[in-house]
Amino acid sequence: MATSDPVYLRVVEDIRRQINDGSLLPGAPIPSRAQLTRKYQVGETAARHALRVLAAEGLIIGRVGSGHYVRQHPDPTPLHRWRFLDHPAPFAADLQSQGRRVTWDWHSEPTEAGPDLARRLRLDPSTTVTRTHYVFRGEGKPLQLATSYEPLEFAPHAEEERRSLVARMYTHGIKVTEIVESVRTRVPRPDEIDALDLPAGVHVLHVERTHWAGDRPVETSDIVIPGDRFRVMYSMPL
Amino acid sequence: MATSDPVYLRVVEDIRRQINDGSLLPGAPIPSRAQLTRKYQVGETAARHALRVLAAEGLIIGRVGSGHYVRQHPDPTPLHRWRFLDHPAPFAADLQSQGRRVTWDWHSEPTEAGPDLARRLRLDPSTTVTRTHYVFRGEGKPLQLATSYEPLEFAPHAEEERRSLVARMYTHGIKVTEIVESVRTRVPRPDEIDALDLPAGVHVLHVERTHWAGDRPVETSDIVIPGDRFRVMYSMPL
DNA sequence: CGATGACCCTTGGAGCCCCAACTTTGCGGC
DNA sequence: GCCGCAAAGTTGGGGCTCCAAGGGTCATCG
Repeated sequence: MATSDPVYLRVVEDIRRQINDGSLLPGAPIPSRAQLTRKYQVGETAARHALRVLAAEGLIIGRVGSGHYVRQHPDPTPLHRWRFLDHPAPFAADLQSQGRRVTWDWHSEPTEAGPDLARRLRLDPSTTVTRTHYVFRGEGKPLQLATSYEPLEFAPHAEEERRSLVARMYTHGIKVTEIVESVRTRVPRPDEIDALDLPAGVHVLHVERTHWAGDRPVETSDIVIPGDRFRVMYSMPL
Repeated sequence: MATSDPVYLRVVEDIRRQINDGSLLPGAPIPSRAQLTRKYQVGETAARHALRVLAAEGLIIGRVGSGHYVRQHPDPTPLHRWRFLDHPAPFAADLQSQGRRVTWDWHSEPTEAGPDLARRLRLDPSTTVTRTHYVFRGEGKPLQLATSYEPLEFAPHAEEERRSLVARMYTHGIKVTEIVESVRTRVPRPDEIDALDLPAGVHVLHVERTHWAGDRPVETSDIVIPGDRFRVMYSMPL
């Protein structure tokens, strides 16, 4: 609005508006850096920064050598967007930085991928994958239950030090490019009631997360968080 | 790890590690751009970009004229961080861009701030505020129920076109600097069951969101989302 | 007709610079 | 001992440039 605020914001707001009101449909190309500098009469830095901001918001995606395109979301009802840091260390790190201790149990086992898992990991059903259970505890009470599935070839060795999924994939020459998460609340299963020590009537937040390397899924996990116990809090710097 | 990947990532990862393992406690200063270039032997651009990435992740916060500092989260259990776009248009825009129609009802009324609201908006109890109800409908079924509270002086006029909160505040000379959200799941209240047409036994996701302008809250809202109906989906570009 | 390669464009990393606005610090004077 | 002011340091906006890696297109050659 005001002519005083950053010029890159003018570009961001104009493109965002076009995406929001449907002038730019999913898949449509965004003008390149060079074109933006001409169109909006701004420097290359401002044009570049505008594209970076829009990409960080998840509205557009950049493809090297090709251009930026309006992003299409895989699900019909994306309500809002969020962000986990890493898997699973950061959760613990968050708490630790506040002087609280967090511990976790985990164990791996080979298992057969059912039809649902096969769909999520794009495998044939009855292929063997590795299932790893994690239980996070903060001062005794379980806070989070996670079950991770990976194709056998990527599974962590028993002796291997605990390393993040992204770091482990890296040693296989695989670069994780995207994380897709889908969230819903639901009634807990009996084993979850047991593992999380849930009182009667409490629902859970269920996150289904998949790590992608290009167009290939390399890990998928179910994260279950008790509805009564957690309290997500996020301050977003504007 | 590998010496081939971007140098700014070396800086990001090293600082992130220090924050995660507690070497850098909340409030601790991060080296300045000039110091980072010397310490990591990188250019100014890389140092600057590293700080921007860490700030975007919410791990650090920059204060003009002073420096960057490790951010402390207001709540003891931040499980993950997320991000809404705007209020409330983007949700509708997301759906519209996929060719689905979304409508909303809304109405405003003056009301007295109870003790809870007074705490959230930092007002005296019994001050009058404006309460605005929003109901979002996607193809008939209600998808989201929001109740927003603002001090009277900021309330939108009846004639005023629908504009985002951030834009409205701007005309009052107020710049929204931060959005704080706290989320939990809970049993719906009777009026919510009614408004959202909830089947028996379905829980809701309750988001308490506050817009801040500096150290002053300018709006607070309760957003209620049916646990069975929604499906958050977010792909995070890495 | 089909394959191959050259050429142009685009992204993303990286470097360096200038400047306004703001904070912090320390010095000098009262 | 305290106040005020100037100098130094810091962020954040903006500009310009170079380059590697990769996508697209089109013409040329077999």
